[in-house]
Amino acid sequence: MKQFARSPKDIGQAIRQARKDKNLTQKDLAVKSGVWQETISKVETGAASTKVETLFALLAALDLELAVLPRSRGSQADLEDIF
Amino acid sequence: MKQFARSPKDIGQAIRQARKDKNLTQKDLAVKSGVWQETISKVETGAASTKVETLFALLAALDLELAVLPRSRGSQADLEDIF
DNA sequence: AGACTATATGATGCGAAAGTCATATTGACA
DNA sequence: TGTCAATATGACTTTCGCATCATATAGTCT
Repeated sequence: MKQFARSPKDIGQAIRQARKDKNLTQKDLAVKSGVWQETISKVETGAASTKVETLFALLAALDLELAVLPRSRGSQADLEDIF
Repeated sequence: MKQFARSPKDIGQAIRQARKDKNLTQKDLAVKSGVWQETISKVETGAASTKVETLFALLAALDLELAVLPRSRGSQADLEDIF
C-alpha cells in the first residue's frame, strides 16, 4: 500500500501510518532507528523539518524505501506545502 | 522510469538523473527551485546531507514526487549507506 | 591549447534540527 | 475516574545545513 509524498508533512504521515501498522510506539521506533522519540514526534506531526538522514533512518527501521517518480496524478502541491 | 532510494546518495543520483533528462544545468535548477547551485552539487554527489524541504523543493522543480513503499526488492542497504 | 560553461570545493555566519532532560498533555483501559 | 503508557512541548546546547561569495577544477567545443 503505497503513499505518495510531495511535502515533509506527507512523509510524516506515511511514517506514522507505517509505524502504527507495525504496532510500534514512537519509543520502539526510536530504539530501532536511533532517532529520539521527541524528534519522531516532530517529524510525524510535520512540526519541524528533518534531515534526509533522519528520514532514511526511520524508513529503514520501518522496512520502507522511497521511489522517485514523475508527478503525474492529482493536483500540484504548491510551495506552502513544502516550506 | 522509477528510481528507488534507500539513502541520501540514492536520492542525489535520482535528482541528477532527472535534471539531466530535462537538460537543465545545476544553475537552471537553482533558479527554478530556489536552492543554491552549490547546495545542489552537494546533494547530487551525496557529499552532504540535506533538509527534507530542500529535497522537496528540488523534486518539485523537476516535477517529481516520492512514493513510500515497503522494501521488497533487492538487498538491504546497511546503515553506512544512510549515515 | 584556449576560452567558456558547468560543477565542485572552501570559508564564514546564521539559523534551525537534533540530542538531551524534564514535564505536560493526551490516550487507553481496568 | 484514576493510573499508566504514549505522545507532545519546552528549554538549552551542540551540531550542521544553507546562503553567500570566491575560487578551483572539470568538461566541452572550436
